[in-house]
Amino acid sequence: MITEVAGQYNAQDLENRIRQMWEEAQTYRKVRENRVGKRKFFFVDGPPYTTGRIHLGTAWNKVIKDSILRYKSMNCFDVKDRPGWDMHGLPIEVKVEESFGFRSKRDIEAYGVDKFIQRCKEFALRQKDDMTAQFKMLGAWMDWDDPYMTLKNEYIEAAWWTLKKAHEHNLLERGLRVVNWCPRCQTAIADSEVEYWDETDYSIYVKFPVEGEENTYIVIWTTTPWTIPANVAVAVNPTFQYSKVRAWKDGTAEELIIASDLVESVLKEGRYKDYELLGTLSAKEMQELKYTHPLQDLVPGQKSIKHGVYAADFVTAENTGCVHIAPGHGLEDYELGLEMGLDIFCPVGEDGRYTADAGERYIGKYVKEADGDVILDLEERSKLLAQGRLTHRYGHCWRCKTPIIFIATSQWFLRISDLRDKMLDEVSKVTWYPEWAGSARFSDWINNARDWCISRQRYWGIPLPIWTCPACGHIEVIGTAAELEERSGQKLVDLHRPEVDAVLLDCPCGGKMKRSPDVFDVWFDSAVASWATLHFPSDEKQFEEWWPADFITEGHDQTRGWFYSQLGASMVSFGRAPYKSVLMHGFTLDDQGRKMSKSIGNVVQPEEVVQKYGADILRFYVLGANAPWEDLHFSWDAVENTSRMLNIFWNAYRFALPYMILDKFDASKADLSKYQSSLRAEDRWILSRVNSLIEEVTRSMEQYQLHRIVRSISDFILEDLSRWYIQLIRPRTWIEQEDPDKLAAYATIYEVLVTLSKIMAPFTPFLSESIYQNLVRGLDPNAPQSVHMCSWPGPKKELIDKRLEASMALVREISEAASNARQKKARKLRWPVLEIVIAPCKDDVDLDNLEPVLKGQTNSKKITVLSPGEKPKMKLEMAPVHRKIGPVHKGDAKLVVEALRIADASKIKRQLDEEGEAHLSIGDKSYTITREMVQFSELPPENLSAAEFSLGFVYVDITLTPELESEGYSREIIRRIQDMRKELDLRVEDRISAVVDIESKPILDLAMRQKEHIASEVRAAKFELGLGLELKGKLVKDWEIEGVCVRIGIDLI
RNA sequence: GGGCCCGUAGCUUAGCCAGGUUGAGCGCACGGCUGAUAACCGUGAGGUCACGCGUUCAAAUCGCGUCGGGCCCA
Repeated sequence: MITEVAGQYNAQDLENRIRQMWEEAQTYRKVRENRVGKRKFFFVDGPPYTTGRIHLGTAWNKVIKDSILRYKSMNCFDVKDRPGWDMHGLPIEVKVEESFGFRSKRDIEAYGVDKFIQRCKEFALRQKDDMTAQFKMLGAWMDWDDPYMTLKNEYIEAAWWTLKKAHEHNLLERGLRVVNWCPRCQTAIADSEVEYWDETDYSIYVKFPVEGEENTYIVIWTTTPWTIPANVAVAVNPTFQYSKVRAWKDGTAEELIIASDLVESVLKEGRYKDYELLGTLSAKEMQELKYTHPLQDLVPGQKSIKHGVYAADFVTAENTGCVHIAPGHGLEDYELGLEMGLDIFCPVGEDGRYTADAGERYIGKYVKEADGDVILDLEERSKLLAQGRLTHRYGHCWRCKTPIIFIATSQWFLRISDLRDKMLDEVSKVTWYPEWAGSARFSDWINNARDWCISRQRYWGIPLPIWTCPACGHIEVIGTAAELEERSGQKLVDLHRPEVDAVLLDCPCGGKMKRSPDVFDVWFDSAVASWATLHFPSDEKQFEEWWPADFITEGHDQTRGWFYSQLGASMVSFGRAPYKSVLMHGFTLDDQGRKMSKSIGNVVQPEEVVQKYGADILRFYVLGANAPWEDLHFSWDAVENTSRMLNIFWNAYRFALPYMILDKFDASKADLSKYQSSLRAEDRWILSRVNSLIEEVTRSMEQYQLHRIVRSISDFILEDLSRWYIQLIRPRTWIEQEDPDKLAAYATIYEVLVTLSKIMAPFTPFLSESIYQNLVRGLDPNAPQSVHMCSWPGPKKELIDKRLEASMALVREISEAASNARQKKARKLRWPVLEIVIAPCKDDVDLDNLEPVLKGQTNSKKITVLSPGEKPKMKLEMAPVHRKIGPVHKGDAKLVVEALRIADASKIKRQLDEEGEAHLSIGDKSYTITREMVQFSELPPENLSAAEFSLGFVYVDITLTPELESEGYSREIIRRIQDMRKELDLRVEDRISAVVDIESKPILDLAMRQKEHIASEVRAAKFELGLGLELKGKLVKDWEIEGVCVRIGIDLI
């Protein structure tokens, strides 16, 4: 049984009901089981970090995933859809630290690492549960009962196994490197964890005294005075020329060495009054210089260092052209240092404070606060040439926002820079949506790939499974828990710190190997997701069956993140990309394109949208707002629009239900094949359109052009279904007998709605399910239990008729033009017109059996299609051209003009055409009229109103006849009675009695001709029409129709 | 400094890959429709398709450059 539905589309109620139904019937599980053994579609979920709240971007991300998975499932794929959770790492440590008011690692150690880990774990698990509920609310169907979690032993093993592989392939390396260092978190952080924003720093010019030359200095520039104590060299560009100048300031002179092109600007910075050029030095000559450190007396570590000048390509023609090199504090500095064999001097500890190597003056000072001291000390020693402030982009720890520093520390690296070419090759084999995400953006990132620092000096993470022997330096990487148990004889319940720290292994040399105390960079966790999610390495069978992933999709920030980390990890362990296709999507921004942030107060919670509008509306909105790979500018207005659109769909769905129920529409009547001979052209048209729609949606879906899908579906619903087809079939639904014409319309709209419920199922799963349950399951209890178990509908090609679609498009255009023309002459659509004339300019108008439709929609008695170029009979207008008449007829010009005004234009034209001139007689005089004295124009006659359409013009003949007027008045009366029925809240099938009193006799006579028609249209069993009638009934109203008072009384019988 | 993306009506955008009359929605004004009705439709006003140069019979679309915005990198 089909049942009637609520008046308004109430998404919340509907979604709650459907959610409950799915829950009770275990629908999700059944849908997936339904496809077991079919073609495999391995999707890997990029694990969201367990922050506790999903934001709009996360919601969008999961909606995209869910829509695609539902689509694949309908297309008979056995879908792997394990969701994931990224649960380790600094963000959670920072949150837990905050909750206890901890300020440093020392606080954590004092509290107890075991308890701290426990808190982190509890925190992550709680957040995961909260977020799961939010994802479910969006209708995201994934395996929520069995997600992969990075904190599970099994997952940790996947990371261990991968590192062991890297070690076996000789890609794991320990080394002193300059890394991004967060002094607060006291750990190395990855390039991808550095957040840049503007910061104002010192900008100083320092003079380094040249050895063996009196009062001579190399001038360098830096924004980090605190790195001066660690200076070991100066770099110059091998292609630059340098100058030695004598410069005067405050009555004294000194000799300065600066890149030639920059002398003027540097001296200006230093406020020198004057200077003279002493000579130039080539880069080669520069490299022969030695200098002494400007703070040599303060920094004892500097005593043993030889300071020289070296060539480096990275030196640019900015500032002084001489670059201060501190290999302990800069990436390029370090690399230069390595190349040139310089000391890697780093007098700064992990806490960001100077060590004893920096000397008494600086020891214990936090480097970012020591800038002032360094400047002061330089000034005291007359080594400061100038100082100022500079605003520039500076890196910060992405979690605690502390400015990062560069320090040289000992870390573990994956040597993936060696794999660069292979990675590029793999990237080109992956299918990217859009194409440039891979070929341009990602490839560019990989081209700049450096070795991956995977070690972090923290607690809450996957422990590095690297054991080293303090005695002989032997290294062993453990791949699984079982292997660890075998090697150590200890079985660990939990593989996290601190338990694992206590495990010692025997070294072949007889010593005891200890675990390297670091944990993994959290990016490494998710990097192994594609095999960890398959329970690899413990379950190799699943890996064989599923890996690599068919599809992943994430935001464009993941270019440097998960797309990359997965590729890196997969390259070291399997030598290939772990995914076959990638859809890169955008960011969610506010309606002005700004990032959503708490400080601006423009954050929109997905829950807020769901509560106001419903999950389907949020889903349909985010999918359709723009192309997936572009940033989404969230707009409440646009959500409102989406809501309105789906409400129209709801109304369209609801429209036919009462009639169908009334007519006991059942499975036997739903069979379209029975009505082949009764289908009208418009039925065949909408069936063609809906099948074309299937084609469009399928084609867009195969390219993940999600926005086009939403557009196609919306257009179909609004334009084809609601604004057109339903309008066309309304009269047929009012027929009261078992009429094949009516049943054909029912069967057609049924077919259309059921098809829509299927093709919308991936995108608006709740609404689709609800319609499907009513229309399909309501008639056939043996139909698949859920719309999501149905197969994706293939287009029925035999129903697609492009000619018919084109003709209907034309009919719509002509109807619009006709109503435009009516409006020009103020003739309402309710009033029929005699004729509509279609006059195409060039192309034939092919109405393809749609003339009745056009007649009905334009409310006209006759349709005439002219052949191209042909015009309806036009009225010729003629205007006198004064400046041509005047010179010829002089004093009589006025008379001539007047005569032309009343003359017969067509007669004049004929004379002109035939004889080249015309003659006008006024009184007894004759005047000659030449062609240039008049201007002709063709106008439609008074009774025709014209409007343009794409192929030409449409003319509406608005001549009134008594027949037309009679129909017009009757329709006016019908509409008002219908309005009153509505007011009394009557049901469609209710019968009424009606009395209509019309105060004007002529109009009454006109209406009288249609008495029977009016009575039947308004279902009046008793109907009186007259003048001076007594009005009775439950509802009596006075109306005014075309200036005439009409009083109507109706009552339910 | 480099890479990628974006720039179309007051706002949000479609069209761009595949060159051939820039199309919608919101808002505004006027009109219409009415058994889907707290809905809907039509018409109007509003576009140097960021700018410049080039390719072409033809450029919003392709190429080069400039400017502005975003993301990422250095």
